[in-house]
Order: sequence, then C-alpha cells, then structure tokens
Amino acid sequence: MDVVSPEVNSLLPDEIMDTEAMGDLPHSQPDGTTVQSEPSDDTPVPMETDTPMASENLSLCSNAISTDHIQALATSMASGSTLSISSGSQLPISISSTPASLLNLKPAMAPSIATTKTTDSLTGTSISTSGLQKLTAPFTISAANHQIILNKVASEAAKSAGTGPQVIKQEGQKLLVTAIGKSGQPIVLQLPHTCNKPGISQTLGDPKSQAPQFKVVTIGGRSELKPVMGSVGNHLTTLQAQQLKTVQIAKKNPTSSAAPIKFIITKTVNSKGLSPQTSVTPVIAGRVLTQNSPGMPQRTITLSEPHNTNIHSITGKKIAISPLKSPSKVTVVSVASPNSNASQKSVSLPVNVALGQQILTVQQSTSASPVKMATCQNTTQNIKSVQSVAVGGVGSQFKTIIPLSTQPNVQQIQVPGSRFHYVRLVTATTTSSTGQPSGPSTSSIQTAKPMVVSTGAVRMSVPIVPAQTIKQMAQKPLTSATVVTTTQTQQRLIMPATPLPQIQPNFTNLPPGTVLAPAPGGGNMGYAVVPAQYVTQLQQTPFVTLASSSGYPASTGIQTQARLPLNGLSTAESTSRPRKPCNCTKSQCLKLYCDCFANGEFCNNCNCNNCFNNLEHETERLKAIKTCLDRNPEAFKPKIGKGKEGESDRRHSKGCNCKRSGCLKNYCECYEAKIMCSSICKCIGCKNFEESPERKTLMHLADAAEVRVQQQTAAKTKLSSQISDLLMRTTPVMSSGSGRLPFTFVTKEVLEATCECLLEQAKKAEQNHQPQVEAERMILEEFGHCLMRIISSAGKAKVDCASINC
DNA sequence: GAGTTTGAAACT
DNA sequence: CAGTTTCAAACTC
Repeated sequence: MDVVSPEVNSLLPDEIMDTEAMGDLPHSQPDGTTVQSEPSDDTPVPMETDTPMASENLSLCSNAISTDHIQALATSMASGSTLSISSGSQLPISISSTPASLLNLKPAMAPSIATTKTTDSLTGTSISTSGLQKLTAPFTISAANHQIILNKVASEAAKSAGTGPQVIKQEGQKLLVTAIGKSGQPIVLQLPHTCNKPGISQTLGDPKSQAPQFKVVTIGGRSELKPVMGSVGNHLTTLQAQQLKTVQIAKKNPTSSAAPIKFIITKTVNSKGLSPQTSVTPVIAGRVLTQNSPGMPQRTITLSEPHNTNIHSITGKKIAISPLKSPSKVTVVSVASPNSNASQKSVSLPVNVALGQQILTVQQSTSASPVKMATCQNTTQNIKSVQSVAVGGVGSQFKTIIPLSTQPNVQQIQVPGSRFHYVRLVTATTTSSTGQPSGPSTSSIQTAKPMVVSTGAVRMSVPIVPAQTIKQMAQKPLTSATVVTTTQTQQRLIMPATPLPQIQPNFTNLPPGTVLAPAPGGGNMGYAVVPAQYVTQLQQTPFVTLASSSGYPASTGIQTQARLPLNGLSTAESTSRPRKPCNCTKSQCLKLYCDCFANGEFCNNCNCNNCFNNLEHETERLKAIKTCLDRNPEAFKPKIGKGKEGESDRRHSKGCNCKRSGCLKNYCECYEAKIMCSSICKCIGCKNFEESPERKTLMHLADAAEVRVQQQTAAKTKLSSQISDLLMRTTPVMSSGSGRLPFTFVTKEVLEATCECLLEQAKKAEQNHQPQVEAERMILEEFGHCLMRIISSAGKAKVDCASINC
C-alpha cells in the first residue's frame, strides 16, 4: 500500500527516474505557456543499456513493461499553472495552460517516433508530445472549461454540450479530466461511476470493482497529470494488464487552505502472468490516511501509476546517468540546478516505484516559481508535520520522499574540504514504516536531528546540497517530510551536483548511476541520483557518526571508501571481503587501472600516490568517471555477470585476451574471478576450461593450499589460545601454591638474603685481596648457588603442598 | 623488495 | 577496429 502525504506530493521534485529505463529527458519550457516533453538535447546522458531505450521513449519506465503501463496523474493548479500529462511509459506530455485556453492534444496515432506540437490559436499555449506511441486516442484538454478530455468523441460531445464534465467511456468506464482554473479547483481525471462534478476532486470508486482504470491525482497548487495512456481504438489495454495499487493520502488543500484533499495513488502493479490484453485487473486498494480536519470536506485525489514505470520528467531538466548495476534503491538528494528559471511550473509527481527499487525523494526548495511559492506557503501554514510514509508496492515496494531542503527538518552535515552537506539516511530493512502524519520518528527531523528513516542496519550519509546553496535552501518554508522505508538492499543516492560548476553543463560526468533532476518549478535546486555505494564514503567521514553494520573499518580520513558490487559479487559479498589497497602512482586513481576507481570505490588506506579518488577531488573524479563512461558506458558495470541462458551462471562480460598465461594465472580476469573462460574470450592457449587437466591440477593445488592455510590458521589460533592460557596460569597471583613457579618464590626477603650472600662474597674477595676478575667470579658463583637454592626450595614447596593436598 | 611478466586500459 | 603504449597487478627471484 502506498501512502504519500499530500504536502509531499505538492513538493515532490519533478520526478525520480529509473535510469535503467530512462530515455531522453524531457524539458519544460520556462515561459509557463509552452511546455514540451521533447527529449533533452543538451544533456546526452549515458544510460545503462541493459534494455536499450528507443529514442522516442521519454518515459522512465522499464522497457520490459513499458507498454503495459498506464499512469495518470493530475495535479490541481492555480491560475496559469501547468498541467503535465505523461503517458505511462511512452509519452510524457506537459501542458501549460492559461485560463480560458483550450488545448487540443492530439498525440500521434502511429507507434512510430513522433513529436507532436499543438499550439492553441487563442492563447498560444502549446502542447508538445514526443514519441507518442501508446496514447493513440486523441483527447482534448480544455483549460477554458477546466477540463481535459481524453477522448475525442467525448470531447466533441462535450463541446456540443457546452460546459460540464468531459467523460470518456472506456468499456464501461468514464474518464473525466477536469482542469483547474482560476477558481483553484483541481483537475480531475476520474474514472466513472462516481459523481463527476467539475472542479471537485472526488474519491474514486472501489478500485477493485473496476478493472482497467484511469486515476487522477489532484494536488493543490500545482498541476500535474501523470502519464495518460490510451491504446489504439481507445482501449486501455495496457492498463488492463496491470494491477492497480491505490494509495490514498490526505492533504489540506493548499489553494483553499481549508478543505483537505484526500489523495489516492493508484499504482499499477505489473503482473508478469498477465498479458497486455488481459482484462483482469486486480486492484490493491489503498488505505486512506488523512489529515483532514474534523468537519472539513474531503477531496480525493487518485494517482494511477504503473508499478514498474519510472517517473517521467515532464518538465524541467532531468539528467540521467546510467546506473552501474541497477540499484534497487534510489536515494535522492537535492542539488542545485544551474537553471533557476522562475517560470518553470510544471511538475511531475515522482510516484514512481519501479519494480525492485526504492525511491527516496528529497524535496528541494523552489521559491522561484510563483505557483510553487503559493503552494509552499500554504503548505507551510497548514502542514508542518513530517511524515513517515510507507509506499508499499507489491510486497517490498516503497517510495521514500524526504524533503531535505527544509532546514528545521534535516540535519545538515558539513564535511570539511567538501562542498557538500550531508544528511543522514538509513536503509530500512523492514517494511515497518507507517503513514503516521507525525510521530516520534519524524519529530527528530523537525528538531534538526539526523534524518533517520528507520533503524535499519545501514546508515548512510548523503550530501544533500552544496554548502553554497544553503541560503537558497533557507528560503524555503517547507517543513514537511515523508519518509518511506524499504526492504531493498541496494540504493542510489542523490548527490549534489552544483559544487561542480565546471562540469555541470554536462551532468554525465557524475558517478555512474547518477540521475539528476531539476527542482520542481525551475528552482535552482535539482537532484542527482547516484548509486548509494558511492555515498558510503560519506558515512565514514569523521563528521558523520554512523551505526553501520556493514563492517567497514573505521576510517579517520576523508579518503574513505565506497563500494559498488565487485565483479560478480554482491555488495554484501564485496563488503565482507577486504579490498586490496591499490598502488597506483601515475593514474591518480582516476582510471580504470585503479581497482578502487574501477569498482566505484574511493581509495581508502591505499598505497597510491597523488590520489584523486577521494572526496577532496570530487570534481576531477567525476570528470574521470564521465570520461570512462564516455569511452565505455558499461565501464563500471561488473565484469562478471550472468551469462546467457544455458550457460554457466557467471562469466566475464567481455572475455579475456590472455596470450601467455594460459588463463591460469591471476593475470586472467576470468581465472581471477574463478570462472571458466567462455566463448567470448579471445585468449590464446587457454587452459581455463572445464576439462583442462592443468586447470584441475591448479584447482587441486589451490584447494590444498587453502586447506593448509586453514590449518595453519587454526593452529595459530590454538597456539595463541594456549599461550594465553599459559600466561594466565603463570600469573604470580595464584590461589594455589601448587602451580607456582620458582620465580614466584623470589620474595623480598629472599632477594635481600641473596644480596647479602653476594655482598659477603665480595667482602671475602676484598679481604683476600683477590683480583677483580676473581671477585666477580665468586659473586657470580654465589648468585648461582642462590638461584639453585631458590629453585630447590620452590620444588620442595610444590612437593610439600602436593603431599599436603593429598 | 626489486625486477619481470602480464594483460587490461588507454591511446593513436 | 587494430596496433601501440601505459599502467598496475601478478608474479618471480
């Protein structure tokens, strides 16, 4: 079940994207009248290419199910605000409308790459769509009537009928889209059987009773329509193939500041077992958690979200950098965005919870947008609570939304030498988060304590904003936060990008797996998503107290280590294995020669010289990462991965090129990874295959050596234990005299007596005028006699004691 | 520990 | 894409 606080929704960044499925990122025009969803052309972003994206695909959805998603989200907006419509996985559409404007959105009918731009003749408002494939059903958005019609026929009918709700019938279901106007009424994209009064958001009917559904979210103060998809023939077949998950959230209406709004996020859940044409659409009804004031009328907003669909960037710049290993969790930290255009209004609600991924969203201040300003103000006045919200997907799907820019809510940590501020995050290990509007877990955030999402095993410190942007952040009155826990183990964190002005124009030089997203409303704060492993370095900084259970050695310096999954090994595995320190001398640890760098780690306790692989040289490091990614987009991917079906579980992604080692030495990456060479290897004289006798011999030897090592280790352990025991038993303070050794009998008295004996011998020698040498001899002999007597007495005492005990 | 070998990465 | 150079790890002595 997904629960997202409305204030969070209203403050959500444009989106959080799954970079795996993210294609080109749409940009929104800052003029507020024209919003285009065309792919960004200024920020070519290296993408993870596991599932290559079509160039026309603007969605962030995973390709695997991108065609099966329908996502609809509508956000109410004030006058002149922007309405964004984004098709589930194919077409993010942003509409910036002005009052009384009529927008006709006619997406491309053919599934080919297409860009459609419709400009309203009266207002000049234009709608641009790009790459529309799924949304083949023409629909009309009528801002004049505060309505959006997703059905050509219905639109025409509506026009003929004058005003009134625009309804689309979809196999028995109605789809009503009502845009908001000056009245501040929300946009309602609604499914049928409930009353359809324009300008009033309503709770949709029981989603379980409806099969394919469109659900719309109305968010006060801002307008957003999440992907609205249709299929050929105006059939919502893609939605039919999905389950719906509903999340209902309560929110006070920021526009009216009186009537709370109930949000319902309907999340489609991918069902592998269902074909896209499957009509059965189980719905997971969401639980409603409201903050409604007693007596206040409620408004219901419903989000329809493809479960495995990524957030679309409807407006604003979004830069996605390919994730290394498709981390399943994403942590978003606001970053400054170079674009501080104030008129950027269109906002995409990051309702995305990709399959197997966790999204952690950090809301950033965007005071530049007039619309958002109003929204934020209202939100500040009405809602100050911090929410810990569990946005459960199927089983362990969660979304985390954390506004980091709120100063009272987040403890910012400044690392000396770093331009980042950090906030503590915690990787949740359970799904225990609840949708409490406020509670103990959130109070700490409000009191500027470390933002601890949960008491998970791993705590992470995430840079949230560059130090120079603190003032900007302070301008934001946001005081709410939503935190969601997750069961996922891998994370992506969002790191600040602004500290790197020289590379900021091209964000692709951020760590692999990084996703940058602009701040909602065009503020100068954006978001960058990077693999969480990169940020583990931060948790080891001396200024961040961590309770990490990852087993990282304590580090006292900035040059600590972050980890990415090593070749073929999971993060946990790599964590448990101590990494060898590098010895780089010429590469500055910024080339793939350096194992630390190649593994996405910071150098830590290495022997390298002139190392730049640390936070202090983040700029150079990011440049180097970009260079590597430019050269090879998969440079930071694990080299050892799963082979094709039918092949062995693990194999080298590129294969080795050994010539002289026979692939039986650690020079060979295959052999080093303890895997067999495969058909893609280009090695010469390979002996690293299953039947190779040399390999078997080596394996036996290796096994024997390992056994020896284990035995030696065990022997050492045993010996140490024995020595310990011996030391314990030979302690002078023994309770029993039976175990006392001779030296324990050298008491003060014995010592004095011995000295007297030695002095007596010296006197004798002196009286006899013995030479010095003879005197020394006599003294030494007497000393020997004394020792003998002491030993003899000790032995006798042991015997006596033993006899007494008997 | 110094020197050599090796192959991936980087470069041309 | 192929050949060469650079680099750091693996290896040998």
